Amino acid sequence: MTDSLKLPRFLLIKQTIENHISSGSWPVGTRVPSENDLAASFSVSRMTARRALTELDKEGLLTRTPGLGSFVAKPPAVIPNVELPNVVQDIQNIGIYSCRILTLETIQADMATAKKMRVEVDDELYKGIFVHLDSQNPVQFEEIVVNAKLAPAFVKQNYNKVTAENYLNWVIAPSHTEYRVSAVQASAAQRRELKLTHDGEGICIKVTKRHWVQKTVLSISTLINPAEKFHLGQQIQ
Amino acid sequence: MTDSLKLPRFLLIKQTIENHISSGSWPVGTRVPSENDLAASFSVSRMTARRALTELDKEGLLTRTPGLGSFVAKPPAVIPNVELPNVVQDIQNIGIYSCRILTLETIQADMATAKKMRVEVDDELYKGIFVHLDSQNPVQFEEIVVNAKLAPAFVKQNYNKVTAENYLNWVIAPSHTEYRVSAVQASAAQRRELKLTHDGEGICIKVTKRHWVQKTVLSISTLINPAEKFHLGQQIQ
DNA sequence: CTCCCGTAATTGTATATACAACTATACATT
DNA sequence: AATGTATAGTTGTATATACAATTACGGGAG
Repeated sequence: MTDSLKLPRFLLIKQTIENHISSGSWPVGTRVPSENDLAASFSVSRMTARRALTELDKEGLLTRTPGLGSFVAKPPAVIPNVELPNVVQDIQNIGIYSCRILTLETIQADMATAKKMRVEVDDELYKGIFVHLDSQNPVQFEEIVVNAKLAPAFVKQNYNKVTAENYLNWVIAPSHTEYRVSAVQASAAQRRELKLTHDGEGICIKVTKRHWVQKTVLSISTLINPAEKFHLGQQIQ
Repeated sequence: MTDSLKLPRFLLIKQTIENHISSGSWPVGTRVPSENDLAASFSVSRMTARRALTELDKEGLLTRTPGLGSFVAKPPAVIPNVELPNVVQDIQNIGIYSCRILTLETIQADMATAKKMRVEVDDELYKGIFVHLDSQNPVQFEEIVVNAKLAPAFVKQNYNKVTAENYLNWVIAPSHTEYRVSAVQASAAQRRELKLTHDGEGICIKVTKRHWVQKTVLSISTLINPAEKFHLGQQIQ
């Protein structure tokens, strides 16, 4: 016997339709049987057939319009997007992580920073500068500015095992994050800290993130990654 | 009067719950009223209250377990991913696009290329090198290698308005694409073509894509973008 | 021929009901 | 004290029904 005895009927209907679509026998634009048709052919009530169709609609496989019927939907265009790697987490998984704290202090917002952080000038902020190392080799330079009101305990935290950014994600989950990825030449200080001594080295990928909590800015962090050791997406070989 | 007369009741219930969640008055883990509770307090049938809860469940705002109840769900970890901009399309939308063809020829696969393209050595490939311009200003350097068997008409195409990549997307929709984003120093030829004459210029973001059609490689394209004009994600200001 | 209207078909909203499956708790038995 | 049982509450599945809103189509009036 099949497992049809335990399989809910609306799921059986869904799978039947999904199979017709994925096999190509119902190409895009095909009209699928109406709720009443399905109810009759599967010997279920209209509400059960309806559930199969509405769920397939919400999943994007069908488009339903009153008076017309249900139709196989055009699959969405593939949006090429790339995941941002979490360098520190990668090290903690497969390497030996440590962290050098260059700066961890309270500052007052200057005009440019106040604007980006959406606070008033002279408002209290925390500033941290870190170098993340894998087996004593520096791999990432991090600079972070935090809204002091939202994370009062920020400067008292121990950052040997937890990143500043991860600490904030734990304490205050950001509701939204903006990203910007660009390429820059490392500054003198960054070159020194990242040990980019050779000529020709120094090209870095800069990742800037602004974390929001509702309508206020929690933090802005800037990550500087030497291009030799850092990339987005898979290796192509 | 409000618009409550036209607003479906299940939507009213949904919005009420959403407001409790987004305002913070029902934090993560809070148990929300049961189907019967909602049915009673909103004077609707259980099925209507149920619809509100099940939809919020599928949208990820609630977690429902039989016998226990419905609870405010933990918001999903934000997956930091960035869209790859389509430079040519952006120019065509808001600028004046043109294209210089540096190379457009048939070649035979050498060992390294054959490996990446998943073809045999000496198999026929097409190679194209383009410079994309906005108002005569070069903004992107493109190099593409195409499997000749899959796109025999590739070299005969006119690439003044359509990118090589877009042409391939039209003729043969790739089923899967791999990406890699890194930062490099432009080569001498690239500096010349992109008019990166000043000292200090020359840092570029390199985007490599490999398009697959089922189990065969359709093309590998490499885009070189001057960092000054190119970034991923939004501007943060 | 054109416009208007009725009708059938389809999806959307809503109710009332029934039973199944699962969970935690309280209570009774051993 | 540990175990088993009954029960109430919750979500999951399913049915039968009613009416509303939208669409296409056909037929009749002008």
